[in-house]
Amino acid sequence: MLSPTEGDSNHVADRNHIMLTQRLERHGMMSQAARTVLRNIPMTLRSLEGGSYIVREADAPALCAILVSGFAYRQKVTGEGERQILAVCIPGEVVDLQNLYLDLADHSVQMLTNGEVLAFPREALQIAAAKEAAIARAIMIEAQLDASILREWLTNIGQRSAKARLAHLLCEFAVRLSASSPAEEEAYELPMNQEHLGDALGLTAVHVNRMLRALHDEGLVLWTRKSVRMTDWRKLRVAGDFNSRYLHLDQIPKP
Amino acid sequence: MLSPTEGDSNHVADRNHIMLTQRLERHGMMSQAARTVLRNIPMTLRSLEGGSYIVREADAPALCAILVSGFAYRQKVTGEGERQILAVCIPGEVVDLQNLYLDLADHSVQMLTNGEVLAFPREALQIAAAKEAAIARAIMIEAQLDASILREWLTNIGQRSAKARLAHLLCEFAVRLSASSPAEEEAYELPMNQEHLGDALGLTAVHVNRMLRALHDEGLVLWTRKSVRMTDWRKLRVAGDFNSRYLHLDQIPKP
DNA sequence: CGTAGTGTTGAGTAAGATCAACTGGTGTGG
DNA sequence: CCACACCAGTTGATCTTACTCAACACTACG
Repeated sequence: MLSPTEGDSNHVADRNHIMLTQRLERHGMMSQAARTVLRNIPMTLRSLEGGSYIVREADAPALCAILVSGFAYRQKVTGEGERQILAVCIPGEVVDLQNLYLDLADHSVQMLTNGEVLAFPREALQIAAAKEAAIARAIMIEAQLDASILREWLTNIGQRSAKARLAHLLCEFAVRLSASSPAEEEAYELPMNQEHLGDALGLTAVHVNRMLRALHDEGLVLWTRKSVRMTDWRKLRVAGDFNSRYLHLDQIPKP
Repeated sequence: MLSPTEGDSNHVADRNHIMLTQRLERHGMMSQAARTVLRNIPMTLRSLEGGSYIVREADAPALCAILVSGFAYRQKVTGEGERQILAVCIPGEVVDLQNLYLDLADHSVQMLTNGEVLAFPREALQIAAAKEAAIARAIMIEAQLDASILREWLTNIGQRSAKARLAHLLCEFAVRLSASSPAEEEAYELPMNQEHLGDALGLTAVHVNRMLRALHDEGLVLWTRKSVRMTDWRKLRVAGDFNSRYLHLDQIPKP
């Protein structure tokens, strides 16, 4: 479904491959051989609408994808029908490494907004990793960075108060977004509604609303529709007990 | 500290390497070349007391380790001093893959009981992975299985009631322990006190106690000191909304 | 036999959930 | 252009879950 725009001209195909190569080269230059291997992975650019699925829980995932534009999120649903948001993916991230070697997806990935995704066969990346150690290495680092964020989320939900959780999440997004797109650390677009925030934080949307108000009343943030402005970054960091170590920023070259 | 027992005789060293090889071969046979690479990793068997650290948060990890005997757990501490237990490691598991490529540990690993650990330089495993694709592949699968459990824990803490969380955790241990040691699915030793359980579940020890009592009163479990007996496995699974898919058991050969 | 670590229980409290009503934008069709 | 519906956000009142504090019991261990 959803207007797959084939990237079949050589020119466009190259731009696609450059995206993949650059992403994986964040953690060390690739040899020419490795680049060639990456360049031979068949890729397709797809436009997806907000809400559409990239991976479905319990499916056997056949594709991997890089998020070119727009936002996505991983999620899991309990038997009671409650949704837990596990991660929010920002443009540039490989959306699916989690399932690269697992035969059944244990969670879903869904678009948060309209956006584009660069899809390629999971098997092709597996083969590439087997052929070139530098590729395998880059994949492992990417996966470990992701797992580190997951650990922090677990700690956030398990141990911090509702207000601190929310502040922490807002800090994380600020840092991750400013690391991916140049500067403007004190304001950003966040296409999540309060329902989403609640499901990410283990809170109800109503309570998210109240905590947002509390942060606002203390002069820490301004919240307008889907954008966030941090009016006091330092206090917000304290309120959220935020320390960016878990993002391992010093291991990622600045864009 | 803590009486490092050098495994320097050839005989013992071989037994150590067999352990590593077998673990990594769970996900596909290794070539003779790969086995040789693994065999050349220098390893040391260490006895550790309960409570001693294997990795410390914010340290640069230099060693990796396989847990030979005893239990360990990963943990993270917030600025407020609250501890979140992120995972419990059972014998046979590689305890440290999470930090294999990250330069600063974002969490600690601590022994839960007395036990033995097979330690080797992190760099040696990195080099082995670079040399032999099958090793890299096995490491990635191990890491992804771990991440899958982490996702389930996040969902558990974020979305389920205290009683369900506890039941879920007890189910998980039952399955993981029975998968690692032959059978006896309805009872197992669990060397965690109620404080540990609380920190793993985002609950207080007092509340864990009450929920344990509730499960007991409903005839689902018997709890004696540090062992657990499931008196009604089916009901416990329902109470904990437990589905073992996230453990990806069909991808792991039976022991 | 005393002390320390766990587990157990009760009473009171607080954080967050639930339910329900209402607001204000943003379409969308008549 | 207005009427209507719809969705996200907002607010209040009430309820429930889980926390806090405190006392006491039971082993285990020196």
